Amino acid sequence: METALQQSAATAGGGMRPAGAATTVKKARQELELEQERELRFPQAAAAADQGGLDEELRRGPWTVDEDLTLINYIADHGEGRWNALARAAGLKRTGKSCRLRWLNYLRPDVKRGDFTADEQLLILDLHSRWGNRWSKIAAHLPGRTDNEIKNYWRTRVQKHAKQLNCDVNSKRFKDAMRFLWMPRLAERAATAAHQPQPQHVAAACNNVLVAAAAAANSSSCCWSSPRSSAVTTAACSGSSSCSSLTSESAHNDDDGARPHAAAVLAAAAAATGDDDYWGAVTTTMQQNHHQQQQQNEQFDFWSTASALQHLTTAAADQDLTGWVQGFSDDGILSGSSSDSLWSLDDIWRMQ
DNA sequence: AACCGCCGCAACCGCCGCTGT
DNA sequence: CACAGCGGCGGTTGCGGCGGT
Repeated sequence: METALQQSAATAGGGMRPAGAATTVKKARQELELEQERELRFPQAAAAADQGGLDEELRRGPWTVDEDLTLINYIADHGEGRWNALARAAGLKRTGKSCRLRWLNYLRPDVKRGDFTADEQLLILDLHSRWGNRWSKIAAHLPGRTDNEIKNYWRTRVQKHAKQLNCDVNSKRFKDAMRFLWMPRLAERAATAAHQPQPQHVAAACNNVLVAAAAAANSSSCCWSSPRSSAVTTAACSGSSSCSSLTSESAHNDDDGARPHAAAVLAAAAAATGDDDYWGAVTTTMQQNHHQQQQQNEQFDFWSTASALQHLTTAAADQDLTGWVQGFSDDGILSGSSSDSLWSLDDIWRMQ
């Protein structure tokens, strides 16, 4: 096994080798230590794993370090693709699918591990509200994150919150809860965490969150519609760069016709350009608006607006949530003081 | 310390669409 | 055009770790 590592390390220096292979070798070396520890602790399991090489049966279940190294070395030398052929050529007793999955979700050098940041969570929530369970599409906008990881995040964290609120994750009520409470708070959390200029895609997502929250608050279909919602929208539109590009056409589309509909502009942009180009459209819109803002010598402070809107949306939402959360036990909601806990004690008291 | 239940994650499964023959 | 093989995607499952009792 060490031979494989040495070979891998030796070839890392030159030749046609995918970028980041050296990092992968380092990771594999760390895993080797873990594997050796496992072998000491579970000698029978290790022996069973070795048995896999004796027959021609396809192996299943957890990957061993040997298999990982084999796959890493092979891909380092020959590149990805043709997974079934790759599995055979590399001598792996695995299906091509299994190899592909192992590489993409775990062994790939640029795979980012660890908790999702507030930025990433915000992006996931926003993109999921737009695309649904299109995990791979969502993952494409989170560098280093895999569709599997995002899917797991959604199924564990997000659905857990839905369960806490005693509603279905696909219900309008929970979606509104995300828009009004969770996402603005994530935006605020991201702002305080970073406190610096955000990457464009994150800024676009945050902006979108706030505009959508305002639009939802202003919509008659929103289950939390409230007298304060117009104030929310006003706040969003006065602060949001997207709103400055509102067209008369989108205004006509509004039910009340009194105020341009920010979300409609984004939706129109998405519809006009095709869904895949949504972010391009949003980015372009933001760039244009930023330019306009500069011309007007008005420096738009997105993050302070985010914070201000968060208070407004929370207040608007809280007003109409009376009764909804009644019956929640403190155990269910408040036990988790983890970073991803949704509802504060304050929320509960105000909502009662 | 032992047991139990829950949670998170890695891996598998089945389906679907694409491509080559 | 039909078929087979393959890759990609979303849903599901099983296992290990961890916290509570």
